[in-house]
Amino acid sequence: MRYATQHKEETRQRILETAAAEFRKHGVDGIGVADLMKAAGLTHGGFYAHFKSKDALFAESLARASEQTLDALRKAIETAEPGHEREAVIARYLSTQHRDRAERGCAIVALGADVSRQDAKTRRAFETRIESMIELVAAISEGSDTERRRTAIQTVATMVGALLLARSVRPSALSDEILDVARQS
Amino acid sequence: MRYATQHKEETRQRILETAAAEFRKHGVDGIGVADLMKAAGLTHGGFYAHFKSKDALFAESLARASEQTLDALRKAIETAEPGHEREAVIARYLSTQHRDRAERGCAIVALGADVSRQDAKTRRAFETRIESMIELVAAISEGSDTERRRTAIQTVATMVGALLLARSVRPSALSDEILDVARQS
DNA sequence: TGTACATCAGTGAACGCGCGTTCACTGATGTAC
DNA sequence: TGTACATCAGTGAACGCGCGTTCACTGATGTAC
Repeated sequence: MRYATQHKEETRQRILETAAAEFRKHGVDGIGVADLMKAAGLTHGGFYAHFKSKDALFAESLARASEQTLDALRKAIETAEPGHEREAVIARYLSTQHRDRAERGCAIVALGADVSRQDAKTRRAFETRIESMIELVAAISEGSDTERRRTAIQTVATMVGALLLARSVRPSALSDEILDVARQS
Repeated sequence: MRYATQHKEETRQRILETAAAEFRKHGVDGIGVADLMKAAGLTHGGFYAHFKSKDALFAESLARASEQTLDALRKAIETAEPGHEREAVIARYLSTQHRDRAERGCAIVALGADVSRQDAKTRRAFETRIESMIELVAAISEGSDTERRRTAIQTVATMVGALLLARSVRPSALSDEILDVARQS
C-alpha cells in the first residue's frame, strides 16, 4: 500500500499517542510492542519501521506524555478566572477524574518511578519538563522570584505526592480525603 | 538436606527480605523469580515451596517494605530531640541517602504506581499502611485533632512527591533543590 | 487517457530468549531400632 | 552407641508462553511512458 507523503508520519504519531497513554496506564514493562501496535490499529511487524526499539519508543512517549501534562496545565491557567489560576490548576490536578484516568494524566505520577530506573539521557530529558512545570506554577504564584519558585516546587511536590497516594489506595474514603486535604493547601 | 524446624521459615523470610528490596529497586515487572531467588542465594526451583506465585510474593513484599518504611519513621521519631520530631522525620525522608537508595526506602515512592495497577485486595492492604503513616505523622504535628490530620496528610504528600521528583531527575542541581525546598515546609 | 511498473507502509511467520511455573530428583540430617 | 531409613528443603532440567526483534512478502497507489 503506497500512501501519500505524510501518511507514514501520521502513523508514527498515532503509535506515539497510543504509547503515551498505554505506558501511563500499564507502566514501561506492563505492556509489550505487539499490544501497543494493536491498540494503535496495526500489527507488531511494522513497529521497527517507525522506532529503533521499545526503549526508544518509551523515551519518546515519555516526552509526549510530559508535553501533554504541561499543555493541560497551560490550558487550566488560560481558562481560569484571572487571579484564581493557582486554585484552578490545583483543583484540576487533584480531581477524581485525574486520579481515575492515569492514561491521560500526569506523567510524573504514572511513570516517575519508571523514569528513575531509566538511563541518564532519558532522565535528563525528563528533567527539562519538570523544570518547565515548576516554572509554569511559579508564574502563577505570589511573592518575589525566589519565593515563587519555592512555592512552586512545594506545590508541585504536594500535588504529585497526593495524586500518587490517592491513586494507590483508590477507591476509598482515604483516597478522597487525601485529594480534599491537598486541594486546600 | 533436612534442616531444623525453623530453617524453612528463615529461608522464607530471607526471600521476602530480598524481594522487598529488589522490587523497590526494579519495579514489579523489572525483576523475575529466578533473579530474586539468586539474590537470596538460592535457585529458582525452590520458590514455589515458599510462595504460591510471584504475585503473592509481591503482595507480601509490599507489606514488608511498607512495614520497614513505618519502622524507619518510628525510629526517626524515637531518636529525635523532644519537640523536634517533625523536623527529624522530614530531614531523614528528604535526605540524599533516601533518594539514592530506593531499595531500602519508602515503598510508596518506589512502588506506588505499581500498587495502583494491582488488584483491589493488594491496594486495600497498602491503604492500612498509608493510614498508619499518616497517623504517625499526625502524632508529631501541632493543633487540634483535625488540624493534625490535615497537616499530616499534606506533609506526607509533599515528602512523597518531592522524593519521587528528586529521584526521577537525579542526579542534578534541580534534584537537590527539590529536596532542599521541600525540607523547609 | 490507459497501462505497466516501481515503491514502500504494513503484514504475519519466525527467531532466540527469558519469563513464571512444574516436577523428578538429591542428599544432609533427625529419628527409630 | 551405631546403623538404616525416612524426611523434605533445595536443585536444576524442562514446560509452554509471550517477549522484543527480524525479515520475506503483499498489494494499493503514485509515476513514467
